[in-house]
Amino acid sequence: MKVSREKAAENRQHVVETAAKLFREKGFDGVGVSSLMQAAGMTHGGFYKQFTAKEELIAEAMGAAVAQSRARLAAAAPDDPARFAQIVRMYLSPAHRDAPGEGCALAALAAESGRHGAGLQAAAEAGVQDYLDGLTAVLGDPARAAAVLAQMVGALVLARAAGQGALSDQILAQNIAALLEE
Amino acid sequence: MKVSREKAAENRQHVVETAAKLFREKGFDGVGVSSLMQAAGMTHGGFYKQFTAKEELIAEAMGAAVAQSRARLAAAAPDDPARFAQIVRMYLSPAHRDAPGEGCALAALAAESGRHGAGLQAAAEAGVQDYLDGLTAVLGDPARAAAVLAQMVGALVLARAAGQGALSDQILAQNIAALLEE
DNA sequence: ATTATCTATAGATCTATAGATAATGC
DNA sequence: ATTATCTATAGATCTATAGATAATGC
Repeated sequence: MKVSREKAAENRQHVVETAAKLFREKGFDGVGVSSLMQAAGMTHGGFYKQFTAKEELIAEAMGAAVAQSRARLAAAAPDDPARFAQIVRMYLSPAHRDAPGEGCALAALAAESGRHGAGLQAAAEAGVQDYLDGLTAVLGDPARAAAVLAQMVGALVLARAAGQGALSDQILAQNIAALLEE
Repeated sequence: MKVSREKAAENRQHVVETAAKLFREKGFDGVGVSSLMQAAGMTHGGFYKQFTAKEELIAEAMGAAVAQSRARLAAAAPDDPARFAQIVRMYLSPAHRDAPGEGCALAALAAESGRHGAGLQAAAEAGVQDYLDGLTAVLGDPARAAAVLAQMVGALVLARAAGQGALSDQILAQNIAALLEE
């Protein structure tokens, strides 16, 4: 049942990416090691050969979720002169609201990041800084980036909390309008 | 060991308020029925005479946390002509960031509200509407209230995710400035 | 007689470990 | 020989229930 060193590293990465998705959907405490490994196609005993503890995976999965969701935003409309508007419309779309597993790691997990170990806290802080750097590159103003990121993350969190009906749609639309009229 | 009907209702309310605090600090999945009842000064067996299941408490505690944190904001500087500025400074203060158990229910719990039952979902949606109504009364403009609430909640979530150091303080300060300069 | 609370426990689930298995890599 | 994975299980914790206890409220 042993696999090559290369395949083992691949398997480990697959566990991290599976966790990055499931944690965003169900929270860090909502996914057990056993069901996670089953979702990744392995038995849960093997987990502890790859990670010292669940906390280690939590920190790594947070980093992977940030990297993946930031890369998706960074790939949006790279040469469009109205790039910022495209980013805002994508971020505050009903599609993003309804697919947290593939979406922004900050909106899904930032509120939980103070409730676990130092590794997660560090990954979350680095993730916030990464998002701020990315937005500053688009907007040219770090202070404006901090305000815009806060509004985008907050609007998505509120829209998810408001369900998927009229109130939720309205929160998305009002925030898109406010962000683009300035 | 029995108590009066009145005292029993008081005990039940005390459990809800203890939960409203602990859930904001540790998340819905971070507090067990046993440790919760111990924190409330009772044994965990008694819980199921007061609630049909943990899910029922979760929904009620979310409602209580919203009511409490909204009331605290509503009591701020009621007759001050610069009332909005006072609210923003209080909401985005390091003190609020560092005391989630007594703070805004949306910043602490909204991101988790889609991960539990229909009762929590309904309480979260009502909580968002309550906050929007309260801010609309201050600002006079519902669309502006939606944008301002999103920015306030997002800034607090990001500041908590960024730890309690310079980056976190900067996020708070930059968002206060952006909210008050408009 | 009713019922709020407590003690004790059932049954499920969670994190983590021990030891067996079998293929890789020197 | 090393090691990636699997099977099996230990020990802790979690939600929920059953039955006993004792004070309330008719």
